[in-house]
Amino acid sequence: MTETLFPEPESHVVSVLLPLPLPSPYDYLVPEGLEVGVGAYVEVPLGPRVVTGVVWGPGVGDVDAQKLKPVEGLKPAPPMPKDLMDFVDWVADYTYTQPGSVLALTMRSRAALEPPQMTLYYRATGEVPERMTAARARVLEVAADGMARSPRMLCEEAGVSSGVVKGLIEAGALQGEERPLDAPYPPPQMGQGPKLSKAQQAAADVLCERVRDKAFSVTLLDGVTGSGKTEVYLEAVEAALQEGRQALVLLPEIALTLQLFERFERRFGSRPAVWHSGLSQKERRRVFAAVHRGEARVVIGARSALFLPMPELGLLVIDEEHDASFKQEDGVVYHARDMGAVRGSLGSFPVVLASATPSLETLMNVEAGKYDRLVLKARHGAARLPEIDCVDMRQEKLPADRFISNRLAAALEETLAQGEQAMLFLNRRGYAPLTLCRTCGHRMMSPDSSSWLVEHRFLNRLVCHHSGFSMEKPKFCPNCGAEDSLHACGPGVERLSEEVATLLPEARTAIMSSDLIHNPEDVEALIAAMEAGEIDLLIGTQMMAKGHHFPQLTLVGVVDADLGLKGGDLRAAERTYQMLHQVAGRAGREEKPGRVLIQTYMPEHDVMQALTSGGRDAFLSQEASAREMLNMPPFGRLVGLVLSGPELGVVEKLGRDLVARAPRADAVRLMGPAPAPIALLRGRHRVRLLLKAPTRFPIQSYLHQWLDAVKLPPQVRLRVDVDPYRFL
DNA sequence: AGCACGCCGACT
DNA sequence: GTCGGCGTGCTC
Repeated sequence: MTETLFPEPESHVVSVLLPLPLPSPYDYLVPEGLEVGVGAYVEVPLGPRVVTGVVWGPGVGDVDAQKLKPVEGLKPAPPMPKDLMDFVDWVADYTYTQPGSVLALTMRSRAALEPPQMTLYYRATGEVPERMTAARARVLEVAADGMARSPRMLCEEAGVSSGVVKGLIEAGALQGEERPLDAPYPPPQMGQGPKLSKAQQAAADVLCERVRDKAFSVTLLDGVTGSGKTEVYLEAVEAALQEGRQALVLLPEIALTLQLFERFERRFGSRPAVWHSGLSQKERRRVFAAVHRGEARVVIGARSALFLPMPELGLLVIDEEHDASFKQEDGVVYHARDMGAVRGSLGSFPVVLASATPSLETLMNVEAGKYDRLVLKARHGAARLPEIDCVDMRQEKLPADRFISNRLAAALEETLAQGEQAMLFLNRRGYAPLTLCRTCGHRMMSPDSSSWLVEHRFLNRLVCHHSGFSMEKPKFCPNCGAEDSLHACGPGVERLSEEVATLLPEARTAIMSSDLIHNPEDVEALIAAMEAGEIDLLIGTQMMAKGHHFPQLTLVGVVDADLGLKGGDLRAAERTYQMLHQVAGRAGREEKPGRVLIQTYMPEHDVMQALTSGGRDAFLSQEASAREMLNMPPFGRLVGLVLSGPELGVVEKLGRDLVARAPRADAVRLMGPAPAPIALLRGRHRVRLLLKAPTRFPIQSYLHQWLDAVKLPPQVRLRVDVDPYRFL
């Protein structure tokens, strides 16, 4: 044939991106007869194994044609959506990561690319088996309703062993039919949303309009806690569904609770597809495949859901957009809120950011006219915002082992006496953050990280919160040998619970913190106990701050409001405000008014002032001008670089070498090398560099120029964090 | 990311 | 003398 006489090389070679940290896609030959379009999931040989990748485009031809191996097969799955491919490239470029590593984020279930697994379900054929027994009769009785059941269901419902069912199948009394193993996602039901307030309706109307426009936009839904933001964005979700498109709702991991799923179920008649890192392989396959095939129309997920292949995505909602947990800190370092906006832009659909305490970044984008803003001012129904007051701890002069002021104690007593519930917030797990020898002053430190060991009395151990190291609390000081001299300093939630037991011996208390609550069921049990009034006082960490709605809760006590302000982090004040505001919002969610007492040694601090006077916008504009003066984000850009390795000297030298070879650019300032705030982590010494550049500076090409040729010695790693959020 | 290849300690 | 430790380097 003429084709073999005049081959067109490009048409026979494709470039395939593999979900591995390789520097670029690889070229492969396409065997005759195989149809592989851009986006196709294909199996290709790589060294001694076979890997599934995605056809990224025509062959690049940058490698010897002799070296090319043929594509081995095409996966029976829909192609990767084009906008997701563009997104992978964009994220890889922006975050200075190999595209393959980003691709891996979109391929979190291998099995989902296979045809759906089938299983046999059985119905009664009506045929009566020759040999009839009591057990067989029971099975046929169960099957008499004509519904198809799995063998296991038949066994369980009839109360017989599997042998009985097997016998009936062989006897022809039960007929099998193939069904997909994974339960389907039923189509959502429409029109069951609650009646919205006028303000909610107005906001919802705008969002629905944007959804119908099918164009990119970012809208901030700025509403106080309890103003019903969720109902507003669910209207937009419904609009997307009505337009035949899919919707994705991102939440901080911790906010993915049964409460939300039930709310969703009430409204749409079925559970949404849920995506987060803790799913089992089976759950992952089910969600991934259903989403990819367009069966699941709505996904609620944590940040990693942003990379799901949703072929008809028409709306992205990011709830609690200010939340720091949208920033992925290891592996591919990205911010799901910022990348979410990009995904919307590449896919031409609206993005909704919801928060009661929007981030400065987002508010600046509103001010610049890049984002729109919809405001919900009032709490829904009868609920009013709680009254917030500071307790000046300088005046209280508490003894060293007491952490609850007299004023807060009195308020707790009063609240409980009225049959209402209270909450004590302290963002510190365990019993005490520091263990100190009273004889020699020795501090119990982690052996592999530069951090204190935190005492956990329930575990009876000293624990490093950074590396997970733990040890029994020693009887003798490891430094001076003094007996029973180790003393717990400072409070954790466990210690607070002890103090409450002496202050309010009658109170029924519970602790909510991530080391005592491991799964959604535990959270559920705790919430149920709160709702049933079996708990008077809930003591907890920030895990407690999110989303939960307790009608009888009228008092919130913040034990140490200053905790997050130490350490000079760029966003310390902003984050503390956001967190305390959120905790405060737990109080007085229904008719009964709520109040909040904030214990602080700096009641005059901007954060405390903003909380007590409700002056959020004034506080944020102060924050903004402070950052503007320093050219800090969002008025400038940062890139954090952390070098780590087992030997301090090597890492330090490398830090200096990196600075020395940094390309010169007037606009760029390079700071460091300096020890990272956690200078030793899991046995690795860490040195930090910080790059500061103007907003419009092409930081990615600078990074390529600087770092592409850098060859790191063995054991040393370099982590590049474009737009860092925490400085650890 | 795997997986092989490669160069140094305790075993049949 | 081999089995195997994981350091290093490659995969179109």
